Amino acid sequence: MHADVDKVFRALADPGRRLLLDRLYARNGQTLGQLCQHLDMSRQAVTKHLKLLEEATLVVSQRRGREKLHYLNPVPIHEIAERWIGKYERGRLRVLAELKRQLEGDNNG
Amino acid sequence: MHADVDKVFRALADPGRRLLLDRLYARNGQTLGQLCQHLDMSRQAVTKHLKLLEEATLVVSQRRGREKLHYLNPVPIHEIAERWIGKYERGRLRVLAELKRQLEGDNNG
DNA sequence: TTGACATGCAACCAAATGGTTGCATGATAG
DNA sequence: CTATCATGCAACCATTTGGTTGCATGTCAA
Repeated sequence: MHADVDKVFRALADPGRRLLLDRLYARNGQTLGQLCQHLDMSRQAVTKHLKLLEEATLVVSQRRGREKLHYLNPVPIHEIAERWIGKYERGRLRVLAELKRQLEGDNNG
Repeated sequence: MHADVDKVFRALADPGRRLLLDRLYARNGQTLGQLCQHLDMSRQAVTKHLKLLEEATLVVSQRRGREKLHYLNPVPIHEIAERWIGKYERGRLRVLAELKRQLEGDNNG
Protein backbone atom coordinates (compact mmCIF):
# COMPACT_ATOMS: atom_id res chain seq x y z
CA MET A 1 0.00 0.00 0.00
CA HIS A 2 2.83 2.40 0.77
CA ALA A 3 5.99 3.14 -1.15
CA ASP A 4 8.91 0.73 -1.16
CA VAL A 5 11.13 2.21 1.52
CA ASP A 6 14.29 0.87 -0.03
CA LYS A 7 13.53 2.31 -3.46
CA VAL A 8 12.78 5.69 -1.94
CA PHE A 9 16.00 5.77 0.08
CA ARG A 10 18.04 4.62 -2.90
CA ALA A 11 16.40 7.22 -5.13
CA LEU A 12 17.14 9.95 -2.62
CA ALA A 13 20.79 8.88 -2.36
CA ASP A 14 21.88 10.63 -5.56
CA PRO A 15 22.44 14.40 -5.54
CA GLY A 16 21.34 14.68 -9.17
CA ARG A 17 18.02 13.09 -8.36
CA ARG A 18 17.54 15.29 -5.32
CA LEU A 19 18.22 18.25 -7.58
CA LEU A 20 15.51 17.06 -9.96
CA LEU A 21 13.10 16.84 -7.04
CA ASP A 22 14.08 20.36 -6.04
CA ARG A 23 13.41 21.52 -9.59
CA LEU A 24 9.97 19.93 -9.57
CA TYR A 25 9.31 21.38 -6.14
CA ALA A 26 10.12 24.84 -7.48
CA ARG A 27 8.00 24.29 -10.57
CA ASN A 28 5.78 21.27 -10.90
CA GLY A 29 4.70 19.57 -14.11
CA GLN A 30 7.85 20.02 -16.18
CA THR A 31 8.70 18.08 -19.32
CA LEU A 32 11.87 16.06 -19.70
CA GLY A 33 13.30 18.77 -21.91
CA GLN A 34 12.57 21.48 -19.39
CA LEU A 35 14.18 19.48 -16.62
CA CYS A 36 17.30 19.07 -18.72
CA GLN A 37 17.79 22.80 -19.21
CA HIS A 38 20.63 24.49 -17.30
CA LEU A 39 21.60 21.07 -16.01
CA ASP A 40 25.03 19.51 -16.20
CA MET A 41 23.64 16.20 -17.42
CA SER A 42 22.64 14.71 -20.72
CA ARG A 43 18.99 14.12 -21.53
CA GLN A 44 19.50 10.37 -21.29
CA ALA A 45 21.03 10.66 -17.85
CA VAL A 46 18.02 12.67 -16.69
CA THR A 47 15.72 10.07 -18.24
CA LYS A 48 17.35 7.34 -16.19
CA HIS A 49 17.13 9.38 -12.98
CA LEU A 50 13.47 10.13 -13.62
CA LYS A 51 12.84 6.43 -14.18
CA LEU A 52 14.25 5.62 -10.74
CA LEU A 53 12.30 8.49 -9.19
CA GLU A 54 9.11 7.19 -10.81
CA GLU A 55 9.78 3.65 -9.60
CA ALA A 56 10.13 5.08 -6.12
CA THR A 57 6.84 6.94 -6.77
CA LEU A 58 8.60 10.17 -5.86
CA VAL A 59 7.63 11.43 -9.30
CA VAL A 60 4.52 10.72 -11.33
CA SER A 61 4.23 11.48 -15.01
CA GLN A 62 1.57 12.12 -17.56
CA ARG A 63 1.81 12.18 -21.32
CA ARG A 64 0.59 15.16 -23.25
CA GLY A 65 1.08 14.51 -26.92
CA ARG A 66 4.76 14.01 -27.51
CA GLU A 67 5.64 15.57 -24.19
CA LYS A 68 5.86 13.90 -20.81
CA LEU A 69 4.97 16.01 -17.83
CA HIS A 70 6.58 15.20 -14.48
CA TYR A 71 5.06 15.92 -11.10
CA LEU A 72 6.56 15.71 -7.66
CA ASN A 73 4.79 13.30 -5.34
CA PRO A 74 5.67 14.22 -1.75
CA VAL A 75 3.76 11.29 -0.23
CA PRO A 76 6.69 8.80 -0.10
CA ILE A 77 8.86 11.43 1.54
CA HIS A 78 6.11 12.02 4.04
CA GLU A 79 5.86 8.30 4.71
CA ILE A 80 9.62 8.05 5.22
CA ALA A 81 9.48 10.94 7.63
CA GLU A 82 6.54 9.45 9.51
CA ARG A 83 7.39 5.76 9.59
CA TRP A 84 11.15 5.68 9.65
CA ILE A 85 12.67 8.97 10.66
CA GLY A 86 9.86 9.52 13.13
CA LYS A 87 10.97 6.42 15.00
CA TYR A 88 14.40 7.92 15.55
CA GLU A 89 12.97 11.33 16.31
CA ARG A 90 10.78 9.93 19.07
CA GLY A 91 13.75 8.29 20.72
CA ARG A 92 16.13 11.13 19.98
CA LEU A 93 16.47 12.62 23.43
CA ARG A 94 16.61 9.21 25.04
CA VAL A 95 19.39 8.03 22.72
CA LEU A 96 21.31 11.28 23.05
CA ALA A 97 21.09 11.20 26.83
CA GLU A 98 22.22 7.60 26.89
CA LEU A 99 25.06 8.38 24.49
CA LYS A 100 26.25 11.25 26.64
CA ARG A 101 26.03 9.14 29.77
CA GLN A 102 28.00 6.31 28.18
CA LEU A 103 30.70 8.52 26.73
CA GLU A 104 31.18 10.72 29.77
CA GLY A 105 30.24 8.27 32.48
CA ASP A 106 33.12 6.00 31.59
CA ASN A 107 35.55 8.63 32.78
CA ASN A 108 34.26 8.14 36.31
CA GLY A 109 35.05 4.42 36.39
CA MET B 1 28.64 22.72 11.26
CA HIS B 2 26.02 20.17 10.31
CA ALA B 3 26.34 16.73 8.78
CA ASP B 4 27.14 16.28 5.10
CA VAL B 5 23.68 15.75 3.63
CA ASP B 6 24.97 13.66 0.77
CA LYS B 7 26.90 11.31 3.02
CA VAL B 8 23.88 10.84 5.25
CA PHE B 9 21.57 10.08 2.33
CA ARG B 10 24.09 7.70 0.80
CA ALA B 11 24.62 5.97 4.13
CA LEU B 12 20.87 5.53 4.57
CA ALA B 13 20.51 4.09 1.06
CA ASP B 14 21.68 0.60 2.02
CA PRO B 15 19.27 -1.75 3.81
CA GLY B 16 22.12 -3.41 5.68
CA ARG B 17 23.20 -0.08 7.12
CA ARG B 18 19.63 0.83 8.05
CA LEU B 19 19.44 -2.52 9.81
CA LEU B 20 22.59 -1.67 11.77
CA LEU B 21 21.02 1.63 12.80
CA ASP B 22 17.92 -0.27 13.88
CA ARG B 23 20.10 -2.60 15.93
CA LEU B 24 21.80 0.32 17.64
CA TYR B 25 18.44 1.98 18.19
CA ALA B 26 17.19 -1.16 19.93
CA ARG B 27 20.38 -1.45 21.97
CA ASN B 28 22.94 1.30 21.98
CA GLY B 29 26.67 0.93 22.58
CA GLN B 30 27.28 -2.42 20.92
CA THR B 31 30.65 -3.75 19.85
CA LEU B 32 31.46 -4.78 16.30
CA GLY B 33 31.21 -8.42 17.33
CA GLN B 34 27.80 -7.93 18.88
CA LEU B 35 26.54 -6.16 15.79
CA CYS B 36 27.69 -9.06 13.65
CA GLN B 37 25.70 -11.64 15.59
CA HIS B 38 22.60 -13.10 13.93
CA LEU B 39 23.47 -11.07 10.86
CA ASP B 40 23.81 -12.39 7.33
CA MET B 41 27.05 -10.50 6.77
CA SER B 42 30.70 -11.07 7.44
CA ARG B 43 32.48 -9.06 10.11
CA GLN B 44 34.45 -7.20 7.46
CA ALA B 45 31.29 -6.21 5.62
CA VAL B 46 29.85 -4.83 8.85
CA THR B 47 33.11 -2.98 9.47
CA LYS B 48 32.82 -1.25 6.12
CA HIS B 49 29.20 -0.31 6.72
CA LEU B 50 30.04 1.09 10.12
CA LYS B 51 32.83 3.11 8.56
CA LEU B 52 30.36 4.77 6.17
CA LEU B 53 27.88 5.31 9.00
CA GLU B 54 30.61 6.96 11.06
CA GLU B 55 31.67 9.17 8.17
CA ALA B 56 28.06 10.27 7.92
CA THR B 57 28.17 10.84 11.71
CA LEU B 58 25.14 8.59 12.05
CA VAL B 59 27.23 6.44 14.37
CA VAL B 60 29.91 7.47 16.82
CA SER B 61 32.32 5.03 18.38
CA GLN B 62 34.50 4.73 21.41
CA ARG B 63 37.30 2.31 22.17
CA ARG B 64 37.26 0.29 25.34
CA GLY B 65 40.34 -1.85 25.42
CA ARG B 66 40.26 -4.18 22.48
CA GLU B 67 36.57 -3.51 21.90
CA LYS B 68 34.97 -0.71 19.95
CA LEU B 69 31.60 0.47 21.15
CA HIS B 70 29.16 1.95 18.64
CA TYR B 71 26.50 4.48 19.42
CA LEU B 72 23.64 5.77 17.33
CA ASN B 73 23.71 9.50 16.70
CA PRO B 74 20.21 10.61 15.70
CA VAL B 75 21.23 14.23 15.08
CA PRO B 76 21.98 13.91 11.33
CA ILE B 77 18.64 12.17 10.82
CA HIS B 78 17.00 14.99 12.68
CA GLU B 79 18.76 17.52 10.49
CA ILE B 80 17.68 15.72 7.34
CA ALA B 81 14.12 15.69 8.60
CA GLU B 82 14.24 19.36 9.52
CA ARG B 83 16.16 20.86 6.66
CA TRP B 84 15.33 18.70 3.71
CA ILE B 85 12.22 16.63 4.25
CA GLY B 86 10.65 19.51 6.14
CA LYS B 87 10.81 21.61 3.02
CA TYR B 88 8.72 19.07 1.14
CA GLU B 89 6.42 18.56 4.09
CA ARG B 90 5.63 22.26 4.25
CA GLY B 91 4.65 22.31 0.61
CA ARG B 92 2.98 18.91 0.68
CA LEU B 93 -0.64 19.95 0.47
CA ARG B 94 0.13 22.64 -2.07
CA VAL B 95 2.00 20.25 -4.34
CA LEU B 96 -0.62 17.54 -3.96
CA ALA B 97 -3.43 19.95 -4.75
CA GLU B 98 -1.58 21.24 -7.77
CA LEU B 99 -0.83 17.70 -8.92
CA LYS B 100 -4.49 16.70 -8.62
CA ARG B 101 -5.58 19.80 -10.45
CA GLN B 102 -3.09 19.22 -13.26
CA LEU B 103 -3.93 15.54 -13.68
CA GLU B 104 -7.69 15.88 -13.46
CA GLY B 105 -8.08 19.35 -14.89
CA ASP B 106 -6.69 18.27 -18.24
CA ASN B 107 -9.74 16.06 -18.75
CA ASN B 108 -11.90 19.17 -18.96
CA GLY B 109 -9.99 20.61 -21.90
C1' DT C 1 55.10 -14.62 28.03
C1' DT C 2 51.70 -16.76 25.31
C1' DG C 3 47.42 -18.08 23.41
C1' DA C 4 42.98 -16.45 22.36
C1' DC C 5 40.10 -12.86 21.17
C1' DA C 6 38.47 -8.24 18.97
C1' DT C 7 39.40 -5.42 15.59
C1' DG C 8 42.09 -3.25 11.46
C1' DC C 9 43.91 -3.29 6.86
C1' DA C 10 44.83 -4.51 2.01
C1' DA C 11 43.99 -6.86 -2.11
C1' DC C 12 40.84 -8.60 -4.89
C1' DC C 13 36.18 -9.53 -7.20
C1' DA C 14 31.31 -9.33 -9.04
C1' DA C 15 27.58 -6.55 -9.54
C1' DA C 16 25.33 -2.23 -9.51
C1' DT C 17 25.49 2.61 -10.73
C1' DG C 18 25.80 6.73 -13.48
C1' DG C 19 26.95 8.10 -17.58
C1' DT C 20 27.61 8.14 -22.67
C1' DT C 21 26.53 7.52 -27.88
C1' DG C 22 23.65 6.15 -31.62
C1' DC C 23 19.49 5.00 -33.38
C1' DA C 24 14.21 4.24 -33.15
C1' DT C 25 9.61 5.79 -32.34
C1' DG C 26 5.93 8.83 -32.13
C1' DA C 27 3.65 13.52 -32.40
C1' DT C 28 3.14 18.10 -34.37
C1' DA C 29 3.60 21.90 -37.64
C1' DG C 30 3.93 23.36 -42.24
C1' DC D 1 3.54 13.78 -46.64
C1' DT D 2 7.67 15.30 -44.42
C1' DA D 3 10.80 17.67 -41.52
C1' DT D 4 11.35 18.52 -36.89
C1' DC D 5 10.93 18.01 -32.18
C1' DA D 6 10.32 15.23 -27.68
C1' DT D 7 11.06 11.17 -25.95
C1' DG D 8 12.39 5.97 -25.74
C1' DC D 9 15.60 2.23 -26.05
C1' DA D 10 19.87 -0.50 -26.33
C1' DA D 11 24.62 -1.13 -26.13
C1' DC D 12 28.53 0.07 -24.10
C1' DC D 13 31.91 2.06 -20.59
C1' DA D 14 34.22 3.69 -16.15
C1' DT D 15 33.63 4.03 -11.46
C1' DT D 16 31.63 2.87 -7.24
C1' DT D 17 29.74 -0.37 -4.18
C1' DG D 18 29.28 -4.32 -1.32
C1' DG D 19 31.38 -8.18 -0.46
C1' DT D 20 35.08 -11.61 0.21
C1' DT D 21 39.70 -13.75 1.92
C1' DG D 22 44.03 -13.51 4.24
C1' DC D 23 46.99 -11.51 7.25
C1' DA D 24 48.43 -7.86 10.84
C1' DT D 25 47.84 -5.45 15.12
C1' DG D 26 46.62 -4.84 19.65
C1' DT D 27 44.52 -6.35 24.17
C1' DC D 28 43.22 -9.45 27.82
C1' DA D 29 43.59 -13.70 30.64
C1' DA D 30 46.08 -17.49 32.36
